[in-house]
Amino acid sequence: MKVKEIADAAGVNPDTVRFYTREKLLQPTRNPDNNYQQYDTEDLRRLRFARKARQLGFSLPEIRQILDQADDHHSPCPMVRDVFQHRLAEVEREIRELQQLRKRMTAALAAWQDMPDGTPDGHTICRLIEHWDDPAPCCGASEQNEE
Amino acid sequence: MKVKEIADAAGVNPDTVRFYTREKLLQPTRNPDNNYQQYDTEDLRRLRFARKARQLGFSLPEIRQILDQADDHHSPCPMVRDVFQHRLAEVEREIRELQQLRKRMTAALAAWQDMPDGTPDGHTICRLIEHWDDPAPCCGASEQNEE
DNA sequence: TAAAACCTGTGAGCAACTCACAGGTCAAAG
DNA sequence: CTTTGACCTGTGAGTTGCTCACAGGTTTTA
Repeated sequence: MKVKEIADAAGVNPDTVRFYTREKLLQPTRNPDNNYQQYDTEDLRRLRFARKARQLGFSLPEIRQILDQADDHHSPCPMVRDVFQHRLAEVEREIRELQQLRKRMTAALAAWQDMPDGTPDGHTICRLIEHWDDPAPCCGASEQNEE
Repeated sequence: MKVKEIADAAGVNPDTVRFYTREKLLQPTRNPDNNYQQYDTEDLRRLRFARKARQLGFSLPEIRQILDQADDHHSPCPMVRDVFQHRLAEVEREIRELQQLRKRMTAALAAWQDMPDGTPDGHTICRLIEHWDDPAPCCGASEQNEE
């Protein structure tokens, strides 16, 4: 298979295939006639696997690790379970953060209902934002930035 | 004020101040003696404003736009409200997506409970992932990538 | 035979910072 | 008075996972 063929077969952008190849997730051979990349069904399997794993939240380094383990005939599954647990926890953290944000946003929006649109006067820029109460980080461990 | 002073006053990294200055969100003058940046209370106000706006989900280009409007003595508030609505909708979309993802992940995790750890056999890499059911995009408008 | 569609590698762009580097400046301590 | 240490300067690179642009080579189609 050539780049576009495998890309179409997996439903991804050809540039993604090239990128994954650069990143050593795929290891095509070469057509000696024209130097084109040649992908086989194993590559297609890896590509599809990688895409599924991405949808599940695995990073490319993690995917490469899994693929390498599989190449060495070790079962990657225990590692998959492990990384997966971590990802799940992180997703849940992200959800909580976004819900916090939404809460702050809707509260701000409600507060803005009955605030007039002021013209900046040298003291304030837009009081909608300036007079908005800080989220007041209740239990964060960090000081000035999170994550 | 010098960089570190205004940074401390706003609770941000000095590099962030330098970055915002590069990005023209802040326009300090120069101390002719030593070529140091000199920030005044107006810059501090802008910096604090920018940070609050960031917490509310505004992007830097949006913030710059707001600040520019304020500089021109137009009330940026209507624009703020408008952009804000869009951001809120997007945050809610992100939350929904992440919740979907979490659902899929917990389902996958449960399904994996009683699947054996297979050693890759040339046909599968890790059936935990390969045999995981696709998210089945129900109502998406895009084809192969979202957003 | 010429245009269209594909291939090649490399480098840049996205967002919003953060960090590293190399060298200049300044305040307090010795 | 000098030395140390903390600060300042600008610029460039790194983060993540692609995506796009470019310039040139190849293959297929009309």
